[in-house]
Amino acid sequence: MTAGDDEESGVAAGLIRLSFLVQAVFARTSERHGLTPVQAKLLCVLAGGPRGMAELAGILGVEKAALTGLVDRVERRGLAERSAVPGDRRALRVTLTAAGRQAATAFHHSVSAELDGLAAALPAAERARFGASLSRLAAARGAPALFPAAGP
Amino acid sequence: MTAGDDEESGVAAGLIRLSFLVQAVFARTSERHGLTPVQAKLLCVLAGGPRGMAELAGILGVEKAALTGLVDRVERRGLAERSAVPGDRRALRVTLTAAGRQAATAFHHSVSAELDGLAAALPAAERARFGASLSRLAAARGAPALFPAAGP
DNA sequence: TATTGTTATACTCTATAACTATA
DNA sequence: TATAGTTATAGAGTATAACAATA
Repeated sequence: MTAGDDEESGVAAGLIRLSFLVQAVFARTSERHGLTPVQAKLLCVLAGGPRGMAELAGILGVEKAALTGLVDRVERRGLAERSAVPGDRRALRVTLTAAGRQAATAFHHSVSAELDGLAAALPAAERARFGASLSRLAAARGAPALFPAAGP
Repeated sequence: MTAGDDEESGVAAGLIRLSFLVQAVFARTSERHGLTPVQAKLLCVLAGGPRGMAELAGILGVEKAALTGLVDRVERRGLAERSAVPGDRRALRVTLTAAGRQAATAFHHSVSAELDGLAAALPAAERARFGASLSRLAAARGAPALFPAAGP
């Protein structure tokens, strides 16, 4: 950051610029798949297996009341379903339908391809180091993967 | 990506994880400053100088009709103002008020500090390389800086 | 005709508070 | 009492379409 710079050049500024870029790619890809960004995120989380409402709210970082509406809308579109949890009559479990699984997988492939295309602007060696730093930073804050592997 | 991985580990997955992390920091910081994330972004853009409505819509990536409401709300809160453009009676120019300038600066300092704290999880040498890669990627797509320096 | 900006309308997303049912 | 989830309400953000005024 030498005197005379007329644009920010620190790591913080880079994080913000890249983050908005990635979010724009995510939003555009969601839209191409007929989903809102939050719906896409929800489907990807559910691809890792069924979840309770409160659990989902925690993962997505929204209040449980907001989650009610989110699940209503994906359910109305046939992408997910609420079902009872044996042993606790208060609780519900949200599961992807076959269409929801397909939508989640298709979206995930698309967004990954778009972002790999973005990263292709870096030479291979630099890209590898960059990816390692990304993982290290995300792990340091416990950021969850978007598309967790389904349980065994 | 060896067989047996049960979590994504490519660059695309890292970009998504980090991006959501940064957006969460951005949102939390906005809220602490009494702003929505879009309002914070708008104020930071305006810190670079006055802008027309259509120009702002382009920078923020929203339709001009949506921008009307965004500017209404920051104007109602005394953070920005619409004024006439001499020579074109259709056009308006949006300018930060003194309070808006102060809010933009304070927010920018806070969010930069938060993100520098995030990046502090990397050793200095790796952080420098990482920052360089961030800038290169953002520049490759023409991503604008959040907080552009005011014109000379 | 094209451009600048607003209005009208509808929908998604979100939070807070109050509620029901079950544990 | 505490937990799981919903309903009610309000507001922000967004898009599309139709409009007014000016260029």
